[in-house]
Amino acid sequence: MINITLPDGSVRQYPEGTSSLAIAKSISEGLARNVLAAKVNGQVWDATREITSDSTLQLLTWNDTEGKSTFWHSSAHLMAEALEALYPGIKLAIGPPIENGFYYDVDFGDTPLSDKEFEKIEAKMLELAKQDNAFVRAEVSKADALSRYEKTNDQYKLELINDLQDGSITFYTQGNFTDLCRGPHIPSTGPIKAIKVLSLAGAYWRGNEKNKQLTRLYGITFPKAQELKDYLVMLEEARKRDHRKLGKELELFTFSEKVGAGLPLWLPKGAAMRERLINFMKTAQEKGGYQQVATPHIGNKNLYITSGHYEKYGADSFQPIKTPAEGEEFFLKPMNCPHHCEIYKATPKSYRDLPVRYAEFGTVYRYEQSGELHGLTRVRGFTQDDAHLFCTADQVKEEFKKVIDLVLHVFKALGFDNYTAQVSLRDKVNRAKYIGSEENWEKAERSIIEATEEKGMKTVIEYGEAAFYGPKLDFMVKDAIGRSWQLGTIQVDYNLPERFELEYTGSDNKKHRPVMIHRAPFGSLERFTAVLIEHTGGKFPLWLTPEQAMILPISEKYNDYAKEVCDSLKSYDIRALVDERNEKIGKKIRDAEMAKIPFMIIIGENEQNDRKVSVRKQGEGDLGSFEVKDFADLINDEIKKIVEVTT
RNA sequence: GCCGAAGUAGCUCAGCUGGUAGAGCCACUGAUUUGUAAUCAGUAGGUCGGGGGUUCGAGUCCCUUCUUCGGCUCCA
Repeated sequence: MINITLPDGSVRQYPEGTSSLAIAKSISEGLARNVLAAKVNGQVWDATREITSDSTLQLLTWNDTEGKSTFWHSSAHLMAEALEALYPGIKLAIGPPIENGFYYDVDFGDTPLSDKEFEKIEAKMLELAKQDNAFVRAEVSKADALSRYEKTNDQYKLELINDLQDGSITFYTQGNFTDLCRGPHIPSTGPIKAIKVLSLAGAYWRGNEKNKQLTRLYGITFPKAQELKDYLVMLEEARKRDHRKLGKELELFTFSEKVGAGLPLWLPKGAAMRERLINFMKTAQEKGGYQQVATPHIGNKNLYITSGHYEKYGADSFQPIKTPAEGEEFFLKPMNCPHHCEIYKATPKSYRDLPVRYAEFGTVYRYEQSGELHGLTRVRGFTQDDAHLFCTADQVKEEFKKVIDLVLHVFKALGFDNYTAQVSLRDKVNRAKYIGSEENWEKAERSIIEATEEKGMKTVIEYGEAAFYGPKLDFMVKDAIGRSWQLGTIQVDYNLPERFELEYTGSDNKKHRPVMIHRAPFGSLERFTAVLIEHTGGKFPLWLTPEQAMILPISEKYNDYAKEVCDSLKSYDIRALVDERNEKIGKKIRDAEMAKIPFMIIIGENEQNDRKVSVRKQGEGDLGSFEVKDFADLINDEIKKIVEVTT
């Protein structure tokens, strides 16, 4: 008998060789039906694999991330089976699960696959899934594995096997299809009930552009048809929210071929919003003890030689500008930190001055490969809400807590309420590549973890994800339709203080090196705006949105009163416009609704006579009649609510 | 940067096998003076991304270049 410890701590006894699936069955039939895989002693296994010694066991279902990825991995095999059946002679490469679904890289030889054939593939997959074939694991010797694929001349599989160690090679078979695979897989194909082949793309074998380009076929599957439907609705919703589309429709920003790729142009409405974001952040930073600084857009090459960036990125940056007479070289600044280090050095610092916090909305330029540019999220010129904190090692924790507060302040004001902290620490084993003393790293890593704990944040720790110059904290934010975005980085840096020989005088009257912390709650105004557009679908928070109210006169007869109302609203700090066009009220409402303006004010004979306004809320409808002042209060109270909650 | 696809009016798009561009929306003008998601009529707007070539003739075929999109790789 073996002892099986379940997640709740209870221990059950089973005969040696019992499978996780059998254990699930002994708990409940319903559970067994839903089991996709099992975590045995921390490792994800086939639910059908026999357990031969005392173990901890966690049964994985569709609700577990690992359950999902096992399901999708098995779906990739199902797709490969369908593809082999439909297109004999194709060569399979690899087919892993991804965040949403899975893909398989396939060499289709000389006959390219067209997306018109997706339906055929889906139908075949569905047909094979219904056979409910079991996934059967088999351990195979290296020689046998090679000979199997030599027969069919499967160059990709052969290459994979050659890199594997004998004794660790496994195959999985379902129905008539066998694939080289580490596993694990779900018990059988039956639970794969809803299937969608999503897209087609080229991808190099092993990601190397010198290798042959394969066809990468993306797909997604679900245990229930409704879940696939919901997912497709979400994709459609994502398309509607695409910030490139909305940015154009709402006249927030644009790009110009003449100005250059990846160089965003902010249109008046977008620029006004950007300005509001800046002022919001400046106000918060002022309260947080930051000092505003300002630095030029270029820096001498020597600055970047000192910082080390020249060596690392010089060749892949915009190339330097030269002075005509002296031949001095200047780089467009790709980051603000070196400039800020020089500001720190401009005046002597004592421990009494620390922490010092320099903030700047610094516009930086980075050469991105042409293929990397994407809307406002990946550009060549952007403005960071940057700041650098210089403090003692003992102050790191307190500073992190303050920055966390600032970031959460931003999230609340902009309606991001689903987030987690991701702490990136050193690799547990290989520590040679990190700069800075063991003692400082230890202290900083502990400080970050404690800071997130004390702020009560949901935290994920990633080992080996730290930069060579320090640990960091990122915020992972879920938007309104469930997609994750990384926002707001806080990064400790031991490298630049060293390179710039930054110092402060301690209470011992000796020189010490400060710790530097980089932080940008928005990241960049460009990227943040993009995320905000996709999160809100263009319906921005009231305090931020370009126009808060559109005044709609029923006919031109009431334009004068409408303008009077508009002026009156302006005196209450409300952003309003009058739609003076000679159009019917239905048309004006429709246009204002589509422009996502939060409030519409209808002005006709009744309103003019009563000196009132009729208010309609975007997406909701008529709110009834208001005094102008009451309407202004309605808006300003809602804005104040946000401000009060967050300060 | 690499692979693939696309680029036609401010926007969304049509234009078959080569015979010198078309719709809707937007804008403008006029009529209408309107009560909670599209009033009617008219007008304007394009060297078909740029450059080169083939041809009697190119939006359409070829070459080249730029930009965008989907991926790959990359992201201080």
